[in-house]
Amino acid sequence: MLEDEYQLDFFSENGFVRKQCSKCGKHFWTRDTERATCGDAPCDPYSFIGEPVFKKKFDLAEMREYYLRFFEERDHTRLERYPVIARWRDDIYLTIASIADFQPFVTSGQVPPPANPLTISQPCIRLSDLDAVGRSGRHLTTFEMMAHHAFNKKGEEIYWKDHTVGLCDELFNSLGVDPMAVTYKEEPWAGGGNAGPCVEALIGGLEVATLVFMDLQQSKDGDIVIKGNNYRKMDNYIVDTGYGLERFVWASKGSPTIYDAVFPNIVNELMDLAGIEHELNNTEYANILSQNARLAGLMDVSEKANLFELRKQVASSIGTTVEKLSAIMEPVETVYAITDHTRCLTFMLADGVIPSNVKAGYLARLVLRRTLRMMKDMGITIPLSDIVKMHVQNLPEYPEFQEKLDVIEDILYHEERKFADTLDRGRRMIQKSARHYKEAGEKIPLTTLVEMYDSHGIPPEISKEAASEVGVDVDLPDNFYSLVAEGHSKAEEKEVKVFPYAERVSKLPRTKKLFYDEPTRMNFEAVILDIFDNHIVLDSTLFYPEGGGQPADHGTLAVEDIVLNVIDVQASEGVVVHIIEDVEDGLHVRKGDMVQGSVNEQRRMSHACHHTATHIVNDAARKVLGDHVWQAGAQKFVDKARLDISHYKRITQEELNQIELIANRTVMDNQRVTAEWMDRIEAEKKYGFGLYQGGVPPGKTIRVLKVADDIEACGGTHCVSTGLVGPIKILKTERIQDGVERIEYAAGLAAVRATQEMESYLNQSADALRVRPEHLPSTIERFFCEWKEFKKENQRLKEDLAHVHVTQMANEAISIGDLRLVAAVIAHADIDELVKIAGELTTNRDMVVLLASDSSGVKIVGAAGEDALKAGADAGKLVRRMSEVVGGGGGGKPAMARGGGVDCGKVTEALESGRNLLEEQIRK
RNA sequence: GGGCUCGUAGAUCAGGGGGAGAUCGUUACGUUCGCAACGUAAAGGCCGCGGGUUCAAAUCCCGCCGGGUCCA
Repeated sequence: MLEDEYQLDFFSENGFVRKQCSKCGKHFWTRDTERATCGDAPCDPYSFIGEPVFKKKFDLAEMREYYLRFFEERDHTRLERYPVIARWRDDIYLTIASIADFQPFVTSGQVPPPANPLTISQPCIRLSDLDAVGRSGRHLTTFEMMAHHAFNKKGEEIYWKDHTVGLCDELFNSLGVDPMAVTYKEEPWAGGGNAGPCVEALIGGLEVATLVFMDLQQSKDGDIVIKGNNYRKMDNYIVDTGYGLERFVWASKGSPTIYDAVFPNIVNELMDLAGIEHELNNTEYANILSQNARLAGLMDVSEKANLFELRKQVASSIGTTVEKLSAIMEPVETVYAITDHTRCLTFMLADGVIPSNVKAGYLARLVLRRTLRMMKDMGITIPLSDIVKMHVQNLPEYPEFQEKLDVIEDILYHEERKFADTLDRGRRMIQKSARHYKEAGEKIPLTTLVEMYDSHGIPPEISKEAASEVGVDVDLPDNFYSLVAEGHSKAEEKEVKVFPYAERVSKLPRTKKLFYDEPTRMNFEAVILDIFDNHIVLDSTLFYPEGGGQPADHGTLAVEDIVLNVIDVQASEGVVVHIIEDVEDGLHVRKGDMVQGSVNEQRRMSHACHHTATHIVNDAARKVLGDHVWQAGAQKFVDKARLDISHYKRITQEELNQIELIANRTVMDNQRVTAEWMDRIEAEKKYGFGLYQGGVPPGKTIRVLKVADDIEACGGTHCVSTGLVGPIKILKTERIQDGVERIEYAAGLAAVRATQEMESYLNQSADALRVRPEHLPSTIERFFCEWKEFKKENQRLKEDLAHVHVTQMANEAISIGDLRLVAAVIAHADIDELVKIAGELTTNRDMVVLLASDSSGVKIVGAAGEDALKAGADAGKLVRRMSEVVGGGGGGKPAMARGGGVDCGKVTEALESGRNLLEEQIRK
């Protein structure tokens, strides 16, 4: 069945034959009738290294331009690249392919493509092969996927398989590729819920392009099975191609590794800094690298066993030992990886990823810390930002990088310091632990290493290093990271909140939303379309359903004299459902009834104020803190609202004041707030992805809201002009995650109330101290200092008092056996005083002291001198007995114990029983 | 989103229901022509904040605030 998919006219008309690979058994198309293998690794090794396959050498900029122009000349529209952080999607963090730019709405057919057909060179980031980067000679974390896409619909076909393969082949020809060297390998493709036939274009053992014909979508009852999943044909079918820009450049140069082809100058500079002689002119050296890349092309080197196997093969092919080879290769591979990782960071940071401990920010930090570790290993001591600067200069095609350089440097500076702090802390922790195990004569257990990494971020290698400094050995297993992963097993699936009546509601017509056209009207008439379980659906409504961080409107629905309270409003696929407060004997309204709706105006206006204020504060924050600020969430309430923004350090009080001032100035400018329904793609083109700060709304058209300088896709209700927001008062900031700051504020009357509340705190505090509010800071400062002094003085006095008591009480001691007992009640003394007195008295070795006081309950202290202890006295037991008498408990050490109870009347009795017990104790 | 950790003197940390400690740093004195080193002593603590349990909480429980970190 699938085989037919590949029987293209293009192949038959151009002398291609279909063959089966003698090694992997897969089918491929070639002009070379002699050919036996498919051309892909591992069936064919790289042959292009040292023998470029294009007639000319290209660098990145030249190759990208050549490709895009080639397709422009063949009726494709050139598109600007999208960011590497997928702002328009909520299912992935990073852009992983050019087609990701058009998912989900264009690929699903809901939204027309920005151009058709189109061509683009899309920077992508994939971190899945992190371990292979540098080692394999071909892996990169960041690459540009050059692509041409055609979005076809039934009856509206742009082009399909023949033309796609034809264009690809023509491109190769234009570059001077030997037609006999090109193979197209059949390799069905599936991913992200879609699938389809696909051919891989291979030259010289290198896969340079993948041509996917996406025409299937996953479906339970589909009749086509691929890799165990069922698929069915889609109405729209898409040409999804991917040409690796970096691989093209590599193929054009035939250099030993892709790294030497893509960013040779940075590789060379870092090699110098690491003290490595990276002389590709040296044939012996170049041969080692080439041989390594050739053989690495045949395997997955991210696994340690495979890497060792690779070393063995390369070593034997050039006649050396694995050890000698490793000594040469490891530093070189590390420098390659540093070069790659720093380019990845350049794209991430320039496109606005803020390093953090969650989400996309975590990925940035992962790469960043990996890079810092490798730099340390290589003895590269320049700041990370210097390397990133090299990349920015190396990529003049991206002028936006240059603009962001200041912020990038600042972020990197902060991150570098943070990591240094973490490592310092970790080193101390490990060494402490190591000393502990050294004393016990044991090795540091694996669980400790796992905890160090998992809870404190200390890489095991660093733990090992720090431990060996103390002289303790550590066993580091190969599967360390999978052991860590085990500890995290089975994260609980969170339940997705689904609207319970979605099915029933989906059969109803979409509700007409009156609140957009008439944001100030609060009363309306409508017809009931459906009623179920206290849920009412109308043909039109003024009630705003919960969404976009704005809570639902409340209010009433009335049919004649029946008035129903609306306590919640939800929307499901455009249908607004009003949820009614329980009424004892049923709702008494029917389908078809005409209702009078009335929205609670105060609630709505508070929400509107806070919603508009959110846009204003967001804009002010960006103006004060920088363009990297991005909304990460927001919620509005009646009395306040909050906004979460990405920012890489804490917001200072001055910055906060500045934000508040700018926000209020925007209010006073009193500009009109406008909303416009726009075509999604058109809006993206005009305003960029900043539109999606508040979330990505579905659908072909989106509501573009302009509040002063802030432009976002927003479905909320707003004030008609900024002036109506009223005052905006920032209440507090909070750091909810590393890299995400939460700003809480109130707007309108709520802001006035919040200010009044703050004022009342001030006034109450001032009243309590009998000063004017403006004197509070100095007065409180004085009070605090005095309080500390009094506390110290109090301490001293108690000690003095204890002295006085001591001399007096020592004289009053009674003899019990060889010991002396002091048993006394000291009125008004607190427990500390008793302890001091008892402590001092027992410097007399033969003394036993039992003291009690009756200030706020009974306090008891017992103590025994050294000789008394030897004689059998145990203050702990004495105090416990005495405390039981007064209805409490107590205990402590034989030398010193405390206790107490509630029954003040029995203090003397308690002392008596203490004395009796002591007599028993020393008799033994 | 899920998990793990930590907040004690200026710094680094120990203690982990019943007398708040160590090291470094600071200050003073001694030694020295002076410095370093050394010796002696002192100052320096809302034991993050708020509740709860208890006769008793730095210590146990709950909440909050502030850090750190791993994973998706």
